[in-house]
Amino acid sequence: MPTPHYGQPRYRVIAGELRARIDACLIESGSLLPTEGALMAEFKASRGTIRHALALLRDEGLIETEHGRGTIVRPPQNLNRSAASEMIRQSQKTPATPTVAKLLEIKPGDLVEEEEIVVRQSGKVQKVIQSYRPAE
Amino acid sequence: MPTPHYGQPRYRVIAGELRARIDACLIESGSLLPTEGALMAEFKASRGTIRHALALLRDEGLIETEHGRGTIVRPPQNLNRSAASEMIRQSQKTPATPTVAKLLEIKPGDLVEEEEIVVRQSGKVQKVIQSYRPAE
DNA sequence: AGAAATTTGTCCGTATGTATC
DNA sequence: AGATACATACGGACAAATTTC
Repeated sequence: MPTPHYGQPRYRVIAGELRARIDACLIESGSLLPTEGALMAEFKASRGTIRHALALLRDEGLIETEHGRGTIVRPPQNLNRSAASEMIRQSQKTPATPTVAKLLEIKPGDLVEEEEIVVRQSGKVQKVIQSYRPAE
Repeated sequence: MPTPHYGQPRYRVIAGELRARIDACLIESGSLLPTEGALMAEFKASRGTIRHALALLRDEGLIETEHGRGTIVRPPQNLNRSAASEMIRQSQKTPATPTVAKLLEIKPGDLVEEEEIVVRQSGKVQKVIQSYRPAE
């Protein structure tokens, strides 16, 4: 079988599925997640892919892994699970709007470096952030 | 050869070496890092190990990778050392631009809550940040 | 414009090391 | 000591984005 990764890569899909289970409290916090071997069997994925998925959740602070013991679901901790929201960032050069140009003390239409961040939470766009700096 | 990882694992050693080069400005910021292939040859490590090392630096915000292009050294972050930066913030309701409307899945012109932050440093405007949320 | 080469991204299988039970 | 589970490392294959010719 080839390796077509249409849409989302598998490790992200798997992470999403596990995240959903944790959010839905199908896995009690503090208890152990299925072992990597079990997840390999369930998702029919290689160990590397499973570990990649777990790494995402670990970076989000959702889980914690202990060598030789297993992976546990971290207690909710803080309500502002900032990392649990997904941010998509992109930057590009774009002409300055009049408002931005005035603030940056340049001419409208001059190129500026724009950074755009889209914040999603449970699939829904919560916020759009656009920042502008003078281009080099 | 077996896979003994005495002391530090190799991916961390490699990351350390690259970090040192970046800190010492042996690699100009903005320029491309050696390709993964080149690093494999230099450190005689597999691609996975090299990528593991790069992932560490990426998480530290030291480097940035672009699909098909390569990995660049990020310009030194804002050391938020200079307390001399001043931020002026204001918020208001304003009609959504087409771009923002599309992202928020509303109609262009619909009112959104805008927050604007102007960052000044030694009197000069460095950055303009505009963020948009759906209005209540 | 289009084809080829380059470079990073994803995925798999296997083997071995190390920590915990 | 043995079994279990995570950690590190290798190698190969194909996909996708970018650059080069």
